[in-house]
Amino acid sequence: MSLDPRPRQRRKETRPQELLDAALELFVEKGFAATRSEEVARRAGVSKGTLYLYYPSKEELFKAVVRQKLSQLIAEGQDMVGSFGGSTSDLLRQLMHIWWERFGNTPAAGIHKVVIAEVRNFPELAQFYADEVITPADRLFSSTVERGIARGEFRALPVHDVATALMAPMIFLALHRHSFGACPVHGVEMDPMAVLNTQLDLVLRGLETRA
Amino acid sequence: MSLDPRPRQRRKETRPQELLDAALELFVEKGFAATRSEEVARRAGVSKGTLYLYYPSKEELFKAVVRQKLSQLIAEGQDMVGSFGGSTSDLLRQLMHIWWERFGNTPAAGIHKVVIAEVRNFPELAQFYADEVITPADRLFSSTVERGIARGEFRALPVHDVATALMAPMIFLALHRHSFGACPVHGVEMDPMAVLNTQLDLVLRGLETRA
Amino acid sequence: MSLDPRPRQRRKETRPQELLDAALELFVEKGFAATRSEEVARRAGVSKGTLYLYYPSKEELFKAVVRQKLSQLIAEGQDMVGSFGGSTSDLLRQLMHIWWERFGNTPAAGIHKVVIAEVRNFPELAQFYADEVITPADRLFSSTVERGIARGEFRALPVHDVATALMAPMIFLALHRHSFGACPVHGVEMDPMAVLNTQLDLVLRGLETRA
Amino acid sequence: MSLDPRPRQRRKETRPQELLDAALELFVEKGFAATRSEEVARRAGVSKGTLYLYYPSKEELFKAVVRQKLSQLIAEGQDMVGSFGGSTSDLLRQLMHIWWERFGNTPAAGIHKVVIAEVRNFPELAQFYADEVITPADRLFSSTVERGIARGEFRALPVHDVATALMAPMIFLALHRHSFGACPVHGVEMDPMAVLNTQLDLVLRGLETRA
DNA sequence: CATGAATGAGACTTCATTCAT
DNA sequence: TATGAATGAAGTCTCATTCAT
Repeated sequence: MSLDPRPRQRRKETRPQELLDAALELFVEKGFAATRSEEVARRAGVSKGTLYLYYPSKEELFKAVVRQKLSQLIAEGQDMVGSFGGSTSDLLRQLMHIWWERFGNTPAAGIHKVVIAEVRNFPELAQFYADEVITPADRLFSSTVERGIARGEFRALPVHDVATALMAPMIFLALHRHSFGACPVHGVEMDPMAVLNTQLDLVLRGLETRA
Repeated sequence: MSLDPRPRQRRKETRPQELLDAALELFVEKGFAATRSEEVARRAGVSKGTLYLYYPSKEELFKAVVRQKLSQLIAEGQDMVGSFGGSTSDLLRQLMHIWWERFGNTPAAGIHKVVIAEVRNFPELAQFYADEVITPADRLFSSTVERGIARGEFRALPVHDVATALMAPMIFLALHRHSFGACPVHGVEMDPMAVLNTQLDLVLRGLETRA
Repeated sequence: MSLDPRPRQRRKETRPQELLDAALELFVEKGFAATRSEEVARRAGVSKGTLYLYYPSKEELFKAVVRQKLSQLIAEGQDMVGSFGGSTSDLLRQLMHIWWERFGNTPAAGIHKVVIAEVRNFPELAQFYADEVITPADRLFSSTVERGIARGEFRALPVHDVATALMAPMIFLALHRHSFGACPVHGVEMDPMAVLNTQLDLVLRGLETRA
Repeated sequence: MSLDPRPRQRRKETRPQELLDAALELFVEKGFAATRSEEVARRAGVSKGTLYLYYPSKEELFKAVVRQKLSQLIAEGQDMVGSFGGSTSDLLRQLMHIWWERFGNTPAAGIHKVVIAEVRNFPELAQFYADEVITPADRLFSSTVERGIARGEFRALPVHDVATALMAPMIFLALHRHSFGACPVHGVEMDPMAVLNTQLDLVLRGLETRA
């Protein structure tokens, strides 16, 4: 009965990556609930059943995407902070550029949009994402601010609040990029790097201990 | 047999308001797609059919919520800016407090979360929301920054980027409040007013023309 | 878009009965797992969605069938035993005839087949059916045997074992009727009433205290 | 690299047996439709593909199980009846004990449960099982009853009905063992041998020609 | 002979919307 | 106006069977 014309390809090695890539794209595009597992499969070039061979549920697929696309990235950032030699202002500037290049400007950032929108409907994902992404990211920026204070470069302000204020615009821009930025809408254009530079200049001026 | 103490006549007039309130709550809680029209109706104390008597589709209901809950608010902010007498730093501080009290800290802010998450699935809502909310909000902050520059209080920086940098943390916090803030998740607590004050202090220090 | 030609019938009162009847037929015919909820609906003349309006899941539908078709029947049998005036041998004969007419020879008996076959796959149904049907049926026959012994009509044998021996052929025949009896198979015909009469004669002869 | 101590050659010959054993267990446990072919394979220690190498479909696998586990058994019973020397009452008692030990109390009896439950969904199996199991089993008991009548030990009752009445409780108990008996359910315990002895005593008393 | 990756029909259940009353 | 019964498209996940290796 099966007239399937194309040869079934057997590629256990590369399948997970292809599925993860397709899933990322679609989750970002449609959101978690609105992404149909069949479409993930089709976009990865396999059948519905194959997807479930690798990931037992849509929720697990999502977690796998988070792990591969986000967790890793943050760990790398943390490494950079540990080994950086220059001033903390420069470190923050560099952190921000890298962040934008490797995260804000890639599909990965769209995941955050999805999580923000749908955690309340999928409580299990909430703690997972908090542990896997939010807490580590927080630590990354907090430890950087602490470094600045410890080295006498920054004023002694509440570390966590400053860290949040630093991250906020980056996340805001990433969200924007994956919502309105992806729609053909007039009047909402913005230049992310310009905004980020402007805001970092402002904040650094505010942070630095005056001569 | 009718034990309902509320006179029937009075009800009719308040129906739309009750429906809008219920819809706002639920859209914020669940998102647009995940909100079931039946639950909106039930929470407003009417039947499913009645909801459709007032709003011909879920999408129209959503637009009505936006119009009533957001557009108005921004207009009021614009009025305040026009009539404010003090320094622009004080104006921004006041703007921020009011914004948090009347928007960031109310369900209304949750709507933004919903829009960010689902615009791409409901393209018609994109332009509507951009025109109705984003552009006016932008104008509100841009004009305030311009005022500061015009009065010599602020340095002459790119107005629009500064405005975005000012709004970003507020929006970030509002989104957070309606996503992780509403989940029983550990490790992601933050004090919005402290963050906002910290960030505004930093930015104002960076904005002000040095003596 | 809906071209539905037939007028939607609104019959909240009679729907549950129609659904229960259709469900009984199909469960008996196909078994629990193999019965598709859509077919239950179709056979009751409604759409798939309507079924779920009345019963929230296939499992609940099944329980409702059991309650309506079995539990009631056993209760009526119990009443009869309580008010019967004649000899216990006659009571058993009557019980058996009624049982066959009102249960063994009706679709209701097929339910037992289904339960026997599928309890192990649906553990929740096991206790439900044990409490709702098996235990009461046991009580019905045990109390009758006890009556015979108490009145000196029967020898003092282990009550519960005798009760089981009495029920066994009835149940066996009912199962047979709904499995092979419903298939066009040669060589397995049997006349239930003849078997039951033969077996009851044998057992009563064995039970009775010899003159 | 191969740590498998079993020589490969030996395996090949025992494969079918291992598959049949695994299939029996699972069919009894889950039923025919609910048994997944992959699990049969896994329990037999081979891959899914290998199963299909030996049996072209689940249905053929099932038939093979019936042939090996049931047909043989009945043939042996028939032999015993032919060569038995004592009274027919003793023969029946012995038959019953052997039946319970070698069939009722083994997984094989569970097959009958499966067939009863699912014949209607797999019509081809109906005639197969009738020819292979039901008719021979019937003959086994009928011929025994005939022997008793021919030797003047039993009253001249309808042979086939008596045979059915004799088998019924055994089958009933076997079914029970593999359904409720396998579930952790309260209130449905019974002692099979006690029931069988009780019923056989009753029936033999009824069968025997009074002195 | 043996493997296990791949397929896709099919099952249960949800929910926006309609419409008879 | 108001109700809520009814519809049916759509979505997640399962599993018998096939086939490239």
